[in-house]
Amino acid sequence: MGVTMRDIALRAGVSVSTASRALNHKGDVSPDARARVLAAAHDLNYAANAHARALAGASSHTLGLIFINNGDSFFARMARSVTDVATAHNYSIVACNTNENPAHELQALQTLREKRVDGILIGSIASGEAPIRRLVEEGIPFVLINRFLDDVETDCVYSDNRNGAYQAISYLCRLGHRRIMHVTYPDDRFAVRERLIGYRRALAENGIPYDPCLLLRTDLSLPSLYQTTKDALCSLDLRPTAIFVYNDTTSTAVLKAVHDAGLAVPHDISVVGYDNLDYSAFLDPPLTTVTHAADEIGRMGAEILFEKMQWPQDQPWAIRRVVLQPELVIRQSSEACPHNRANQPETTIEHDSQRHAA
Amino acid sequence: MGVTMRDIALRAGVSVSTASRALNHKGDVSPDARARVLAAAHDLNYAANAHARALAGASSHTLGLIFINNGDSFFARMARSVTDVATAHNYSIVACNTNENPAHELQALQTLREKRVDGILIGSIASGEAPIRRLVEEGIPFVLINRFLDDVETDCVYSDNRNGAYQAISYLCRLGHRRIMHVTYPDDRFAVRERLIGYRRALAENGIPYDPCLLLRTDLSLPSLYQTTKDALCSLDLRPTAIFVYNDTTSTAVLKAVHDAGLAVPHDISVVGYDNLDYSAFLDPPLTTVTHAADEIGRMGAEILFEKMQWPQDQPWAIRRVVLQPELVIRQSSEACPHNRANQPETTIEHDSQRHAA
DNA sequence: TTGTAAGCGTTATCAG
DNA sequence: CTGATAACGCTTACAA
Repeated sequence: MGVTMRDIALRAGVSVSTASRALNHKGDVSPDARARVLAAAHDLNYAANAHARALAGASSHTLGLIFINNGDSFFARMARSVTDVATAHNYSIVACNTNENPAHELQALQTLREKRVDGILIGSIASGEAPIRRLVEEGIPFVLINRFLDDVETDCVYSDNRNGAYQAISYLCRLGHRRIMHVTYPDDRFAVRERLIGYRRALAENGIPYDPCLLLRTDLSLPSLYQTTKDALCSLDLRPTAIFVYNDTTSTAVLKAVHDAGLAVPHDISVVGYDNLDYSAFLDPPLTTVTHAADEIGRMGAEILFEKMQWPQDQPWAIRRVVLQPELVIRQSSEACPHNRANQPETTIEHDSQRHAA
Repeated sequence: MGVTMRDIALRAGVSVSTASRALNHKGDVSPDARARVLAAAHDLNYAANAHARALAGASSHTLGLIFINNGDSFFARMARSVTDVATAHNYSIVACNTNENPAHELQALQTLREKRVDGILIGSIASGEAPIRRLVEEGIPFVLINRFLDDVETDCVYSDNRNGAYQAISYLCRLGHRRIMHVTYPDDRFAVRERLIGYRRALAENGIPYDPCLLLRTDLSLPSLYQTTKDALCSLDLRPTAIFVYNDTTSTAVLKAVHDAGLAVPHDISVVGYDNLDYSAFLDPPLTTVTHAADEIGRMGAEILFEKMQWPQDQPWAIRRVVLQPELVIRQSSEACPHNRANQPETTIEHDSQRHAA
């Protein structure tokens, strides 16, 4: 069952090869024959068998996409821009999810090899460098998105999480804050590690010793993050005057935790998030945060991958390493440290409340 | 290039058919031969060619997934649960995005036909019923997720948006509200139409005439939604006492609009959202909203699809139509209508602030 | 410009 | 239990 090229060749009164040429706009086919073939294909509601096509030598016209969590809104936005670029190139996407599980990741890689995808966008590295190196050996084009590897020279597109965190903390230091809490997740997340590095570097540069008590690790649910933060605020003998939160979503819980601990943002405690989500400008107070473009990462990753796939085999390909710089967006959730307010006039700080509400 | 089954058969000293049987755990193969084949496959880092496999008669082990916007967080969560179910069945997902564009949708459908996917999960109907009917004719199993068609009997899993809106509005009416604004999007979104139906039905049942002035349509960006809402609140001669917003994300902008119009939530205006996102319980004030499970829709849709795909051809398949009922989650963003506060003691209303902050 | 024929890498049927 | 051998539906030399 299923209509094949034979059927349409028969109906059009031509051979299979002519039909193939006509359908693929390849080679010379008389306008007349082409018209008959196209008509037949249309009449029969023909859908070329992609498997046969790929097997016979054509490319699979498919990209693999591997994410640690395609349900996450940041990854979803990357997925979307990747999909858009792929669609524009007439490619389709095989989407895999690893849940940061090394076994799933290896399985995904194997599936994509079996499907003979033309290239892979990798947004998950749970099993270390080995699988990546194998990809290089096998000559399967790929681009790392939203992450990079220190010890493997690969194409990658990512946002500089270290610098984003660094900017946030430096800004808080300029406001006079010295006790800056960091509310974040366990270390197995790539971005968690990176932002922590930026956090510590900025502290160091400002002569602030790193205090492990101010590093709050929680699991990935808002309720427990809320509770952990509130408990910490109530129990610490030396309260922080600022909190740098892993991202904007979790900042909502932190804002409420501060509030419910009887403190005011930003008067008692400044809060800075990360991601600059759509709604962050509309929180109460509007959230100071770090902006970095998920769409850009996805789009550029996909575009570089296509470039690489189309690169002539005999030409040397120069590794592309794109680092997008995040930007601090200052809103009303942060202000000068209460202890220094006299020394540090608020007017030195540019506010940006209307940037997204205009 | 690429190691084939021939290579591993050669290395294992067996025929290709024996190799195939060993690799697929099909038919009887001597333990000895199987071991040699498996070892060879491992040594050579073999990846079976999925295209050859599909062409030779095996299924493609692939599902199609069509969404209007895979960057949207609600769809992303559906995608995730779909992916998880598929992975558990050892299936992979070809993800398509239509942007509600009929042409893209038809293209996606065609691509999936060409790829000979075993089934399709459809979360986009922009081109009407015709393509769906064709799918039925062609015998390609599919399940509609997050939507349904009135005039075609198809399997589908969706959340009852009408009822969700109905519950929200009925609740507001019980609180004495009679001027209830609905802030929403243009009508081309399926869920927009459905929720509007529920809104109007609840008004009608409570003897409240539908007032077009209270229906606010905006585009999909938060800043313009914010502005539109604020302008409306400032210009309407008869202000609403409650606002039912299309979803929680947009509710953030509405909360700020109310606030910036010099009004208080819920004292002057009650606000009710839709979706019950993670952070909705942490907004200020915590948002009354309607909860409906994206994960459930995705999971059940995928499971029904697998059931259908495995259904014996000769047995009749009874259409499955799963309607998930949303639930109202009452928090602090809503309270009795200011005009009736004397008649309607607040104590009759159950609050649920801790439900997600516990 | 067109047709013939040889693969592509599997699976499946059928003898041995 | 094993091995030829014929599909599967298409692309692509090559020949006409």
